[in-house]
Amino acid sequence: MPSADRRLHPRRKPRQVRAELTRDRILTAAAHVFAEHGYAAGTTNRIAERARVSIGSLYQYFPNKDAILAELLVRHIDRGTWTQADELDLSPGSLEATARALVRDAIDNHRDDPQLLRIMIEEASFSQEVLDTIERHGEKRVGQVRDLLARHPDVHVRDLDTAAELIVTTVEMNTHMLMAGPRTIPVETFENELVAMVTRYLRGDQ
Amino acid sequence: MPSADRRLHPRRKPRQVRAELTRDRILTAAAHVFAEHGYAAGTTNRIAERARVSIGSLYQYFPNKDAILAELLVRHIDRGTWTQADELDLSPGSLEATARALVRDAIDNHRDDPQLLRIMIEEASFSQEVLDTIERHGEKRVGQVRDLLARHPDVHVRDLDTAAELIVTTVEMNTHMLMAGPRTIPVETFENELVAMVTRYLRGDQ
DNA sequence: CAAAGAGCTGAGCTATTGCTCACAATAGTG
DNA sequence: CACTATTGTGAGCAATAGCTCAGCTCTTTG
Repeated sequence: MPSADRRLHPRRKPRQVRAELTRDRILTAAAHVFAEHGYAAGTTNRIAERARVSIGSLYQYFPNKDAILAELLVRHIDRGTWTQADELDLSPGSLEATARALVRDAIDNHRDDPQLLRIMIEEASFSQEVLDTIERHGEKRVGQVRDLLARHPDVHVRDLDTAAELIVTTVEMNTHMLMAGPRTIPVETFENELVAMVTRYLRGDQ
Repeated sequence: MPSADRRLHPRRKPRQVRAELTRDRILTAAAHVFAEHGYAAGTTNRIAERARVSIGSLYQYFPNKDAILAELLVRHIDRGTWTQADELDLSPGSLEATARALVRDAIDNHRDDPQLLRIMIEEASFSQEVLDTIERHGEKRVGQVRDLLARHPDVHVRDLDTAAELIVTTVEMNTHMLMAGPRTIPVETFENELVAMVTRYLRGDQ
C-alpha cells in the first residue's frame, strides 16, 4: 500500500463523453464500496468490479487509490454546503434562529451518505495535499462562524475564536455521532437540544 | 486481512513470569506502533520487531492483529477513569463544578497517549465483541451522567436522556479534537469555555 | 541432572493488494 | 472507408500482509 504518492491528478483527461461517464461510474462505485467495506477493505478491484469497468480503466483516471477518496472528498466539500449562512438574520433576538441554521446545515450535510462521510472523516490516511484541503475547509468554516458571532448583537462570549472552534466541533461531531450510530434519538429532539445548547452558550447570560 | 475472526482470546495463557513479561512487551510495543503508524500500517511484524520478540511469540498470545488492539482498548477502558464522578457536590450552585469535573475527566483521559486513543476511536474496524464492549462502556457513561443530572437540583433540561448523550459526546469529542490536532488553543481556555457551554445548557435559564 | 513442558524463534507459506502493460475495441475525422 | 486518437480490457506482477510450524532454548520439577 503506497502511502506517500503525491500524484493525485488523473493521468488522462477525458475528451469524450464516454470517458466522463466511466469516470463518474468509478466514483459512484467507489463511494458505495468505501461506505460498505471501509477504506482499507474497499479494494480498487472491488470498485472496478462494482463500476463494471476493468481495473485498467480505473487506473487511467486515477493514479492511485488515495486519489479516488481524495476526489470524493473534494467533491463533497465543494458541493455547496454552507450557502445559508450568508443570508442570516442578525437582528437582536434572532440568536436561536442563527444557531438552528448552523445545526440544520450540519444535519443536511450528513444526510446524503453518512457512512461514506464517516469513512472520509475517520478512516482515511490522506496525503498531505488532501489534508491541506480539509484543513483549509475547516479553517474557513471556523472563520465564517467567527465572523457570524462577531456580527451578532446577542453573542456574549469571552473569546470569539475559541467559541467558534468549539461550536463548529460540537455541532459537527454531535451530528456525526447521531447519524452514524443507531438512531436512538429522534432528529427533531436532537436538533432542538443542540440548538438550545449552542444558543445558551453564546448568549452567555450567566 | 481477515476481518471477522471472532477468536480474541490468547491461545496460550502465560504460566511463567517470563511469558507475562513478553506479553506486556508486545502490548507496549503495539501501543507505540499503532500510535505512530496507525492501525493498518502498524503491522504485526513491526510490533514484534519493536517488542524485540519473534513474530511467532506474538501469535502465541494473540490469535490475530485485532485481538491486540482489542486488549489495548479494554485495558484503557478498565483503567480507572471516572472515579471522581461519584464523590461530587450536588448542592445548589455547584453546577459549574460538576461540569468542570466531567470536562477534567475527559481531558485526563486523553493525556496519556492521545495518538493511540485517536487510533482506537477512529481507525479500527473492530469485531463485534469489542464493539459491544465499547458500546456498553459508552452506555454506562451516559447512564452515569444521566443519573448525575437527575440528582442535581440546578439542572433544567427538557429530556434528561438526550441531554446526557449530548453532553458526553460534546465533552468527549471536543477534548478529543483539542488533543489530537495542533494545540492552537490553551488548555485552560478550552476547559473554561467548554465548562461554560455545558453549564449554561444544563442550567437552562432561557 | 535429566526429563518434560513452557516459552521462543524466524524462514517462509498463503492470500491479497495496488497497480502495469500489451493489446482490443470504439469514436472521431478526412 | 481508412487512419488515428481515445478509451477500455484483464491476466498477471511485485510487494506486502497476516500468520504457521518445525524445532530450538529456557524453567521447572522430581
